[in-house]
Amino acid sequence: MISQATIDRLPLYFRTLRLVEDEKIPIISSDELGRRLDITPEQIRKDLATFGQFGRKGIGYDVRELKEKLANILGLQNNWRLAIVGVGHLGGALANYVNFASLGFSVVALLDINKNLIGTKVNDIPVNNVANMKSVIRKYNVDIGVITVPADEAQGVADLLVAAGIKGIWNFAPTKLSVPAEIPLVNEDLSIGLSALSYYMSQDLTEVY
Amino acid sequence: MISQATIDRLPLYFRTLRLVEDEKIPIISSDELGRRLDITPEQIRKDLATFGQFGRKGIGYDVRELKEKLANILGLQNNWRLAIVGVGHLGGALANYVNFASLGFSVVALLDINKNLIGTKVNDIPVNNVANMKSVIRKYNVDIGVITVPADEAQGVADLLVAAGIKGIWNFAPTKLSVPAEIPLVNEDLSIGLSALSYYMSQDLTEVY
DNA sequence: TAGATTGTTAATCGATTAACAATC
DNA sequence: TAGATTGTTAATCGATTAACAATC
Repeated sequence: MISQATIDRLPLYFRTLRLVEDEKIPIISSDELGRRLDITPEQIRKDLATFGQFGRKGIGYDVRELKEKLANILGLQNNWRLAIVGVGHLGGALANYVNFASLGFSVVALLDINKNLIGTKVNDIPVNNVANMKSVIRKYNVDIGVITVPADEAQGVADLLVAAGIKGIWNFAPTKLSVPAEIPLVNEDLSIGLSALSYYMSQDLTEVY
Repeated sequence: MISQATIDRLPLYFRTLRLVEDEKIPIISSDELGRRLDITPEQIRKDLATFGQFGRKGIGYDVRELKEKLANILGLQNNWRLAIVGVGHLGGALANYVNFASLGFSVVALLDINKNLIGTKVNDIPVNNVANMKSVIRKYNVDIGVITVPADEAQGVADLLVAAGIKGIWNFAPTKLSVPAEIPLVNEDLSIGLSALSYYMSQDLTEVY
């Protein structure tokens, strides 16, 4: 079983390798990679060793090769297709988010319950009726459902997505979702980070007292 | 030293207690709280014990009281004031995000380098020139700087925020920022979660082969 | 060869889980 | 009293760090 912490560091390695490749640097050591990311070289070697032997002793890692290996481990070559459910401010922002495309994700469909939005387009992507979930997911070949509806509607949307045969769920609603164990679910709860920041800021003040 | 994992669970407890309070339930056990959040009751009791004795043996926790205690531990009573730097799709979405207000955060200023945006308003919040960072931070009494600019501009913005006397940084740019150790920094890297989801989805497929 | 660097094993550290006395 | 539930100590588990042989 590979730890969540390790999985979460792989995208950081991947991103940095891309930048290093742009700099025309062909080989990188765990030391240099660690320096760029504030991660210890031992940690990096350990993480990578989980998936195989990608480096050469005494030399380092081939930048392009390691980058490709990581893309494959992360499944980025799948070119996953996303549908965003809930075209509010956040959903709309995600529909326009360019960073996804560079990782091989594309937003192919939007869904909402608002009659005024259905039929319109956001960033050239059509807004469909949530009531047609199943046919929309099938028609656009959607792999990942992105939930950006209010918390109290999120479980209902998750149920619809699962019933429609979605392969994974990316949830931005601040609520615990119940989905079958075989459907990967990642929660993106913005209030956690902001609250944690508030905590640390308060601690600093406390030290002053 | 209190673990990051513990800090990150406190907002979940807080949020659930709010919902429970709305249900007019006066007392809750670690067991019931855990059931609602998919967290073991032992974990919850351990987390809370870090900060004091909030429950009553044989009874449970007073919902309202524990909620207030958590708000105080998290520093939510500070009513932190946010400035968003980078009024693109994500920055604009955050400027409109209602969930923050209910946690006591308010977005009081926006900053951008785009001449066409400077002087306009988003959700009634004026867009200022990044060049005037220091005076804007002072004028609006900003505590937290939110970075929603492209990755290659993020460090520059962070430097400006620090120089302007910001108390904390919430960074959405996918890059490692260097800031003084005394300035709390929380990274909100959306590509990590999405890449992790991709990884888990790929694993599931692998099992089928 | 000497220096650099990986991959891996062992040691340490920290977080979670289990157990249970205290007590309502 | 019996049952429920906390707070805390001990046990376990897992992740990180240190050390170093292998080797380029």
